[in-house]
Amino acid sequence: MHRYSGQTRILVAVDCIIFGFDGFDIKLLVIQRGIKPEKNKWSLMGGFLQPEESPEQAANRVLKQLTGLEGVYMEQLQTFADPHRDPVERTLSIAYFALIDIHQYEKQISDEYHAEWFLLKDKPELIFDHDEMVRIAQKELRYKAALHPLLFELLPQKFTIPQLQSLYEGVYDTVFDNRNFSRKVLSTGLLIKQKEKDKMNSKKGAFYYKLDKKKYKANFQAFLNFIPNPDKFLS
Amino acid sequence: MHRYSGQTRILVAVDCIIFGFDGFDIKLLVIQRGIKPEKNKWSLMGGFLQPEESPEQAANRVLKQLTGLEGVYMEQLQTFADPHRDPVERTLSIAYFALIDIHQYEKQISDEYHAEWFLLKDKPELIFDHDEMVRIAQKELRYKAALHPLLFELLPQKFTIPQLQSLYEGVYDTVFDNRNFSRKVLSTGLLIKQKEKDKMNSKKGAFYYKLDKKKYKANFQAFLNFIPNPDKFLS
DNA sequence: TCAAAAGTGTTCGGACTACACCCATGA
DNA sequence: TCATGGGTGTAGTCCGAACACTTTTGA
Repeated sequence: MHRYSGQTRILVAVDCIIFGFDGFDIKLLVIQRGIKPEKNKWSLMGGFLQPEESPEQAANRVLKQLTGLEGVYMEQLQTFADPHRDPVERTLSIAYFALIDIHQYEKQISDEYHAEWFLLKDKPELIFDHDEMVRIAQKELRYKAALHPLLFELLPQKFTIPQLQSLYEGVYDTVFDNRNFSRKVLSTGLLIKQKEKDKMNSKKGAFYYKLDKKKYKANFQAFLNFIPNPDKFLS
Repeated sequence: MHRYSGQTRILVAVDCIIFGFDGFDIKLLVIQRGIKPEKNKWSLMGGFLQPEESPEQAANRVLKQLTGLEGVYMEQLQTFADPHRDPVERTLSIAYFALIDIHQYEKQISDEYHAEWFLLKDKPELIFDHDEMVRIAQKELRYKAALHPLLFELLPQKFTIPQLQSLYEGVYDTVFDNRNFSRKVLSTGLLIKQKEKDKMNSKKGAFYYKLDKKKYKANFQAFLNFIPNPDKFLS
């Protein structure tokens, strides 16, 4: 086999920043690390890149191991490759961030990894540079969700507009005017109104909506404006 | 030395997508590859990641080797890691894109790498997945420049508003209304008017401007709106 | 004097914000 | 009947797009 000579090869991993939404707050899924070093400390779910595997495949494999879910929204965030980020041996990590409907996950409990959801704001300290990964992922989430209809990935099939608003308010840690919010969302034409109402959260009840998948895909790249004054939240 | 056992290590490279602007068109700097395979074919400038080097350092080293320039705008684009992207041996590439003032470069001619600027629209075919890298970098450039005052990195210290407009028109391959464009740019407050005019390109002459570096840094993350109807160009 | 590019003024329409107000319903 | 959250209506403001028009100057 031909090889490039005289060069150092490096261990490569993927790590997943997994966000979920429980109807009230944004949460992060982390595990208790099973291997040394830092055994039993909190960590992102990850794994080593295998010889015949693309990093996307690796990230999906890792996500499926932990949650049982496939076909989840996921994108490459950034590669972290500081020479000393892992004390055992130089390891490069390609970080991915994933958005999942937390209720889907709950059906698939696998306790093998001692996984736990934490409120994003009081997550434990993570090993290595995983805290930085989460920080950058959160920033990217805010950035992208301000422009693209990304956050629907975190909701169940049927959801109400007040739920959607809570989600946005969680991501941006603020409150929006509910009257303007619902109009703005509906004006995108991405939502299909259902006949039933959710009566859990109010007496009047709020109509359920479903996402119009076709329009969603077609318009995903379009610039929307879900949040007022994006400058305020993204700088 | 401790190591993670039973895992494969992979060769890691960085590749730089280097954009420049000559006053009329957007250009890409590529080299004629000096090593096998694909010797003498066109390629992005790149290099292997060294043992004690971060990928940012590697990208800056590679850029300096080729252009002699330091302190250039550069950001991590994406990591390409398909198992078969390099036929010799599995090689992961962390791609960076850089924006340089092409006239700065011309002062620093180093012919060691057989480098050449090509118009972006008629660049030669590149080796491996470098064409895809360029395509993604171009998309990212369009995306980011629509929101942030990025393209100033491509201009010399003193420039005119019509020059700036040509640059934007090159990036988006379109034409803008010059009257609205200049007002929009000036309204950002990022430009400082100079006393001299550029008389090369018109009889009346256009005033030179300099970038207000402080405001530029402070406002970089702010959402601006340099181009009308961004939807049209970014989907 | 005329052509050509730079730049200013003006108008129009649409989008966004703020907020008054109405609706539906369980307790 | 009243408190609570869901949702519609509307007025004011701002901003971007379009485009008529003025300015400057070399040929």
